[in-house]
Amino acid sequence: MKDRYWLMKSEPEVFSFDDLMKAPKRRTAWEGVRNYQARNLLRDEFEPGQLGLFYHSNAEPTAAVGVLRVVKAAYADPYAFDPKSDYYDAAAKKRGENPWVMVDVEGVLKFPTPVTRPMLARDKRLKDMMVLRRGARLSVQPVTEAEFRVVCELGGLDWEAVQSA
DNA sequence: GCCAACGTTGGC
DNA sequence: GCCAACGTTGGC
Repeated sequence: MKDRYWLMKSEPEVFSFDDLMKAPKRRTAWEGVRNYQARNLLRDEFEPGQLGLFYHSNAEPTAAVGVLRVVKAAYADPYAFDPKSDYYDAAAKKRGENPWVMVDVEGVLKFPTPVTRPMLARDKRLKDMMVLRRGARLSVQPVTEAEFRVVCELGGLDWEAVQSA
């Protein structure tokens, strides 16, 4: 497995970290990514075993709230072809080709302290973090190992605990 | 609720 | 292929 770390955004009104922890086996499919850059990351870079930050966007507070793990590599996102879904892609269906993929993730640990956006922004070690850049709308983002460790620390989880979870 | 940033669409 | 218009994201 390639050692990579991710940040995955979700609006808690739609799907929160607690929802993930309550799901059967703490697992869910990460459906609905409809951006090609994010799609490429899911399809080409995501591997089972990799860890990520679960980030609440459009939220009060906006924060990294827990750690997740990729448990299944990318496969076709069936919601793209489902007219009843919010993530329906009529044009793709018409073409008969589904460009969209999803991965499965599982909840690992919730941060004892949610790492709010101001906390992230205040920490010098995170100054290059993509999510902090203006207009960084990508819903699936790469995070460096150093950044990932810092966020875990700020959230009150030590590295050992995350590693062994 | 506002609006800046970004991605996509579509007219030419 | 350019680029203006539009829709969406998401912080504030």
